[in-house]
Amino acid sequence: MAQSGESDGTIRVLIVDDHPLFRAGIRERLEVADGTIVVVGEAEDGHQAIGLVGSLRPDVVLIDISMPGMNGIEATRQIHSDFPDVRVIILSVHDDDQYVQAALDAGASGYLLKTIEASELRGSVIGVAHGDSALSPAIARKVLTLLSGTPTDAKKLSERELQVLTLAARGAANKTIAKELSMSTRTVEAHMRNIFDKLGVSSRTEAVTQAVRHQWIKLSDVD
Amino acid sequence: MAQSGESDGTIRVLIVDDHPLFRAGIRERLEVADGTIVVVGEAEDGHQAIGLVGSLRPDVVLIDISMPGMNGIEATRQIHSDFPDVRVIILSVHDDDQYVQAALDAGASGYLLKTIEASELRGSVIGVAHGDSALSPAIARKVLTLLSGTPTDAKKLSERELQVLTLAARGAANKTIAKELSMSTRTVEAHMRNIFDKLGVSSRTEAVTQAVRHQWIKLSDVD
DNA sequence: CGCGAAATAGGTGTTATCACCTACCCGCAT
DNA sequence: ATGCGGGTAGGTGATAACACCTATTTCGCG
Repeated sequence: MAQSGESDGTIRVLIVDDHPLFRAGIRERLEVADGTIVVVGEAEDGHQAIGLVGSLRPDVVLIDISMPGMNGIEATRQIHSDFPDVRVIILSVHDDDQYVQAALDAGASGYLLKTIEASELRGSVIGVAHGDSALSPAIARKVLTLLSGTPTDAKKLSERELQVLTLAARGAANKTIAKELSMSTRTVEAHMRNIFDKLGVSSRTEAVTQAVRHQWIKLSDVD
Repeated sequence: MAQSGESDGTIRVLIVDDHPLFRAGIRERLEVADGTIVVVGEAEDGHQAIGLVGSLRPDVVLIDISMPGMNGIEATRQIHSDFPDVRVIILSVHDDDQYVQAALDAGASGYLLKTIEASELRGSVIGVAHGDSALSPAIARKVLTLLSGTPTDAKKLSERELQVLTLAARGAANKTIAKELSMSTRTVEAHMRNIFDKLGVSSRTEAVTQAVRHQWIKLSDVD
């Protein structure tokens, strides 16, 4: 199971975060004397990350959730789909259920809070490179809860957001949704943005397919 | 079942077609001496049609399939959904399976070819206003075929179109789809347009939901 | 009583999507 | 052999969608 750079003992890491200072901080804390971990690159958004994963073939990708453009969860999904042997660890400030769920669904091997200690981070990276999973303690508890018959899905989206998403699923444009629900198009856009974030997607089409597949919305009167 | 203008014997008709000359021709052939049929309005696209149906409340809407903007099938779907007691007759030059299927799914009470005789057209309008259905002979045959275990769904979309739609359902943008399938974004757009026409929808979101619900595409590897 | 979450909405851009065209190539059927 | 559907692709323009901001109100929760 060690077919990439890991075979010679070094673990190749790609850091993805939109804050240069944060990337530098992580890099410093990872690259300690023994040379076990090598940071082979940095990316500042999801698109760049996917490109670099292709060219650099890191063993582990450390990625933030909230980034401009393509968010970390969506990027994780694509990395996991395009390069199944590349492990992804989410580095997040959020410990919300929905993010954890979405991140793990997207194929992440780890979900660490940014409050993690440097030594623990190194341990997690090494562990994940060898096939383990890494979860911050607070996250681990949530995951267990999620596994034991989770009603998280229902609470994921607010009532208003579900109404918006339902209409969107019928093909309604934001303008139409706005008229239907008596709100401005800007509010519809805001709801859509929040829905995207919660579901870990980056387009209305993705949001709608997820909703349809998980039956969060009633399609009964669509045809 | 006669709660609108029909109660006094006259049938109120709305004509929807993007060709003014065609509308005039239909109007002339409908409004004969006895005054049974009254053309209460004309619209030149789907959006206008929906608006006029709301304000004029016709008994019957005669609508063309191919129109700029919202096509006739999509307009039919919305009219049927918003005003269930308004009957819609599709007037089309196409006798393709997919259009017939989509039109009837959308809630049309009739599907007539534009080659129809004036007297038959009048008879169909009157019949539909009283609750009958109206199909051109060539169409009636197709409908019967469709009803007897139809494999139309599978044949609806071409192989290439299904590939495009599958990727679209995963939230891929046209640009992404283009790269994935090694074609230009213009070709992707062309495929999307054709898909919209065949399904009788007018946005990628609608196309995708239909595909997901009818399971035309494999979502298995989405999550 | 402040604090966060949800709902509302405006400002300002950049992209993506979609409509309507034309055009060429291919294979298949009339 | 001529047409026709499918796949390909370019031009042009309008509109929708989306990113990133800020800001207000309401409401429940420590």
